[in-house]
Amino acid sequence: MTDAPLLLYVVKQLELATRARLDAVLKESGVTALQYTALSVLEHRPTMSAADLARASFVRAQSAADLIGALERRGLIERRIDPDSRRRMLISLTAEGRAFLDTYDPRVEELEEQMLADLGPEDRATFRAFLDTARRALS
Amino acid sequence: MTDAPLLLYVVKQLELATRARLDAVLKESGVTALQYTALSVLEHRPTMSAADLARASFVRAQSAADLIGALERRGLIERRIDPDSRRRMLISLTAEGRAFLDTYDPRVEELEEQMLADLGPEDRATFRAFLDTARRALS
DNA sequence: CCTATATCAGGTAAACTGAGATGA
DNA sequence: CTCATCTCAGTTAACCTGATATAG
Repeated sequence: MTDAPLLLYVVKQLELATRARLDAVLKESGVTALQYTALSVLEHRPTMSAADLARASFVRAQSAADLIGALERRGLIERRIDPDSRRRMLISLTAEGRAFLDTYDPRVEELEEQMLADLGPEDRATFRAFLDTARRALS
Repeated sequence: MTDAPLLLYVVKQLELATRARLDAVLKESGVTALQYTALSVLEHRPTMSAADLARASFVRAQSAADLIGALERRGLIERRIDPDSRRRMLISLTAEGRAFLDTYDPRVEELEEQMLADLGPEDRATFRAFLDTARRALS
């Protein structure tokens, strides 16, 4: 009854809080928090397939396809056939997609800063290491 | 390009990983990961209203009502009018709801243990403190 | 009168399952 | 032949907005 809640649950709470804030930042753009995170992934890993994105996000390929379709219709990403394997479609940011990130990345970084306001540089690095360790342990 | 990803994003990744695992554990029961977390909240805070749950979860009252309705139809929770305020409906676990948690809590704790396998007791406490600090900073 | 709570109606994003086509 | 990838179709859970009734 008075036990501390499972860390599983605390993680979920923090994710809910960040998503609510991210939705507020992105609301005017019409891009959802999930779509934005997908764009961010592409910013760091410029060429990946829908299947790669699905694996990175722990969802089915079909779910990832929904997301990619929405971003493609919006003109933020484009797909082309992988020259090395004609069954794969490589996803990349369009100029419009990069411009979108140029606009919103600073606002999202402000949100990140707010989340971490009470933690110093060393704590932040430790926090990141814990999150990575936990994620790897579940893979 | 080679920057470390935002912690916002790493948190989301960890939450996605835990949800995928939790869904797998709960699949046979027909209860979703989100519904399970709501039951867990009730285990620790036995009397709360739909509005309380919505606030704790950073969602609108209507979204919380969807969740509560599903759990009520399943017979895992019940609602009664708050004797102190006739407009509030207090939610509580039924005997069936408690039995459900008795069955699944150990399996979920196994999952928690797997997630934290590489962290010692001190690290776990620090991890929890970081998560709480970040969550509070966003409130 | 104002606010908080609950509820109803309707809409969307985002996951799921299942089935099928195709290239490596 | 098998496996990975992509695609199509349909379903569900879980959010959202907006409007309404009512109790404190």
